[in-house]
Amino acid sequence: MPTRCKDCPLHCKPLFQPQTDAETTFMQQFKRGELQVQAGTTLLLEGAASPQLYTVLKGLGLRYKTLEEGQRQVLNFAFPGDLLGLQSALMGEMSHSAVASTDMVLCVFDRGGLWDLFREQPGRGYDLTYLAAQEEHFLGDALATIGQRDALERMSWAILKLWRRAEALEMTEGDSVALPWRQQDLADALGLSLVHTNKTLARLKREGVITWQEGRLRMVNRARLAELAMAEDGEIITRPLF
Amino acid sequence: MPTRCKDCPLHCKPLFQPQTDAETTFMQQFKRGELQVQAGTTLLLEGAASPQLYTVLKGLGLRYKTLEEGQRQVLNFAFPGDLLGLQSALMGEMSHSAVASTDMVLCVFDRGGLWDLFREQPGRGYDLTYLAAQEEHFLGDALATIGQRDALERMSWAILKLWRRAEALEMTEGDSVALPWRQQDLADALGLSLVHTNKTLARLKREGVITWQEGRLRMVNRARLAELAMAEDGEIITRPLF
DNA sequence: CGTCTTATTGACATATTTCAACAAAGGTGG
DNA sequence: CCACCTTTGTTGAAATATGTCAATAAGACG
Repeated sequence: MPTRCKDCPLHCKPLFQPQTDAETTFMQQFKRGELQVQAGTTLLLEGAASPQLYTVLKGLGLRYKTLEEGQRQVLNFAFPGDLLGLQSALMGEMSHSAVASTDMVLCVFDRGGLWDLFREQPGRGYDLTYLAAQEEHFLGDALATIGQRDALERMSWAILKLWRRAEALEMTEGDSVALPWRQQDLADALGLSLVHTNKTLARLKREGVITWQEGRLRMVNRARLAELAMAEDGEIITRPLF
Repeated sequence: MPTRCKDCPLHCKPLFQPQTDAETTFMQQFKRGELQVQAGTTLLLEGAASPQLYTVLKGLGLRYKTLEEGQRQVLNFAFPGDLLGLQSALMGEMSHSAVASTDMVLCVFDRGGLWDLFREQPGRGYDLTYLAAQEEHFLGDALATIGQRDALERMSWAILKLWRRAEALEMTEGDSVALPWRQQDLADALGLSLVHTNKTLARLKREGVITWQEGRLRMVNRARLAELAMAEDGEIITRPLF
């Protein structure tokens, strides 16, 4: 039996803004069901018109674009609470693909109901715009990092982003967190070769900043990581949960 | 005297979707006035809470982020019809800056009215989300290009994007268009050094693909450029004009 | 026991950056 | 009108970060 929106396990996480009862009720009737998928499943395909809009309920994934010559650019990593498929819902087709990196559970919404949502729940429409703008913000940061910084700085930035995200979702256990991604995923996210990614990661370990073994990232010297990442490491900015 | 929305010179351009009379009327009363600025003027500043939302009416600009060590990443180039300041309106502060590259005229909207807009004109709210999602789409493409491709391909991609944009706004004259940006702007957009940008541009000229002198870009071999850019060069995708 | 995936490491190749110098154009003040 | 300065573009040579190639190791799995 699917999770009811009022029992959603994500609301209580520090990452999300509170929701009114009216909103939760509306989301409940807007929700079509739940989708359970295995690790490795393609959730969305670039160019395809996905009929559905998803919110990640459990598990981790990633979004990527594939270029003509087979290269892959990872755009970002998908965590619980992330919305997938908004572009398709709005523009008719996806500009990127998405894949499950672990087993996942997704809330399914019908894209056809989007128009009603804007009409009947302007606050929810506003929130959708907010989420799109926040994604734009993130991609701008990523672009600046990849366009302007060297491998060690890029890697530190990405790891700090992952860590802070996991922390805001209470997925961390002490100074470590389980993450399913391979070095190849990191390499494709950072615009680096696999070999250079490995060597850069090795350097971060050697210098006592982090460790990352058997799918578990461990924060050894967070201050140093933040310094290398040149990113703020202060309060989490909350966002609406859709 | 400011341009009235129903006389807006942009509606007739092929880039934009038609607007209903009701929408135009609403935008007219939502519009606060017009801002005229000289080339070089900073329109928005990263981190600042701009009280206003702008639409470019005339002229060209660019959006950028500045990193700690003074490096600059150009996120994109602003053309007529582009919305500036949405992030600040939604999230309280800008994640990037914007500057006028030529003299510009901007329509000014009050960010405080945004909430009313979502309530009273759900279609306009939907359009705002669409625009934010489209910007996200663009940044994803840019990230993939900069992360995965070499200098010649990046440059070709950027030039084709600029050309197609100008074309959709009927700014081109035959096979050429006037563009105000310097090689340094291109370099900062593509994540390349100024020197390498210059040499890459020289190569495109030498091979008879384009010329770019005295602020005027000329398309010499568009098919070849599109091939290098590995980007679609078909129909323009229209978007709402805000 | 093979086969696959992932991680690791060294040697070498190369794209891009950095440094440095110069040229052309425009503005400004004497 | 001329000297001077700033901005922008151009070019060559040297330095370096990153990519590519190749080989090995370790674990998972049938």
